[in-house]
Amino acid sequence: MASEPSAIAEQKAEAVDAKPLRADARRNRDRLVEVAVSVFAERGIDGSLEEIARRAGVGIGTLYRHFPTREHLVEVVYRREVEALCAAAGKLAQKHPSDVALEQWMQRFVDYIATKRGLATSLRIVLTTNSTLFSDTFGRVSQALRQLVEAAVADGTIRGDVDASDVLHALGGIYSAPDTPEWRDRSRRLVKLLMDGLRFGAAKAQ
Amino acid sequence: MASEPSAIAEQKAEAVDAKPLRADARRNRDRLVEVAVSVFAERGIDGSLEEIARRAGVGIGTLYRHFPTREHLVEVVYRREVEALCAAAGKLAQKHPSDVALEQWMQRFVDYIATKRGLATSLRIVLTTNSTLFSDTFGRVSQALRQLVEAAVADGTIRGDVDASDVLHALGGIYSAPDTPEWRDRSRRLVKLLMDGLRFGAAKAQ
DNA sequence: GTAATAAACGGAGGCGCCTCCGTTTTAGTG
DNA sequence: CACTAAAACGGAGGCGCCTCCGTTTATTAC
Repeated sequence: MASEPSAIAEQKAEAVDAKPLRADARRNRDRLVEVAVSVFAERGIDGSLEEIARRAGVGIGTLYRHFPTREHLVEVVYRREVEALCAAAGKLAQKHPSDVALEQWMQRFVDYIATKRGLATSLRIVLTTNSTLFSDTFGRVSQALRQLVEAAVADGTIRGDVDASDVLHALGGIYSAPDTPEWRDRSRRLVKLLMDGLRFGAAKAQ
Repeated sequence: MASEPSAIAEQKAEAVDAKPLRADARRNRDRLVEVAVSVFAERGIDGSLEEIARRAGVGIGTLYRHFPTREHLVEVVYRREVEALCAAAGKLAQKHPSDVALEQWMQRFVDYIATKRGLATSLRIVLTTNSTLFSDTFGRVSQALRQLVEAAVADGTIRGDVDASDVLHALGGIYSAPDTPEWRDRSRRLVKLLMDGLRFGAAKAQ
């Protein structure tokens, strides 16, 4: 246990129930996910898998060995993004006053949803087919939000008569709103408006 | 009304808002739909469009001209089947006592749903994307059922304290039940059970 | 180091999707 | 009929999907 090489620390989230990959396999797999993130971002969820393999510098066979179906790959990419979004909550909380952290996180939430619009149809299929994925996501996002809301309530920067689910409910409108050109601006304004409401209550109480 | 060639009677439902097709075009289109019914039945909703064109004896280009996307073709086939299902209600009502007609129609409904199982995922996409299709279908099926139920209630072969939506609700379980091997038998028994319940009430009242 | 073996690689090949456009057929018109 | 314009046809071609299997590479044992 003494002199373990530091690489070990990096991947532990995935270490569940899977035997360790050979070095080249792990490298390629990571590479593929990395590239898939960009390709899906650029071309949408229907982006070509062959392009992903090409850009990652591996054969198409390798891609398919790691991710037997498109959905597998999509799921991994998706989970990764949700992960990043949730991890951002902790970091924002450290660097900013709690109300600002909440606001910035919600703005980031908007950005995140933005990348998902348009893909909605295909993504919905994946989410309906794989309901574990859906509930996992929902749970993680809720938890990140709860953390921020509770901190802000605790130190009085936002009003105390709301909880995380109220805020999540309010954000629901962002997700379900139609996909117009103004969507993004409208959503950013909605977040500000929501924050004003949350802060107002706090000011009043003080 | 006198000496019309009988072919005329067949296609009128589609005559809305579309200019008449050239003879060859109409022939090919009909052919394609015909073949698509079998191919979708045999291979599922993901059956090859090229096979459909091939079997219909037309080029793939012709198929795409008539049905720009797979969904278009699926929709036409689907509507046609719903149509047939609903039309069966009238015919059964003429040939059988009203309670028997109802029962037989419900069994046919089971058969119909059976062909849709497994395709569920792809079909659900089409139905979600095209909500008009969904509500049209729902409306037509409900109406067919209502016709049968009301007739049976009217002549006392089933109890009078239920209406079509109660029965439809009961049939809902058939649609949403998981896709096990026993599904079909279970569903047929469910229909019988339901009919017993409906008849029992009538007997009691008499 | 070398050998052996299991793991991983990668791309050819077969199939389906869909578009594009040169060729054929139909429906009018004189 | 003959002619013409519009409509319809059809399939080649380019691309993506996915599988299969001969080749390469990492790891383990000596």
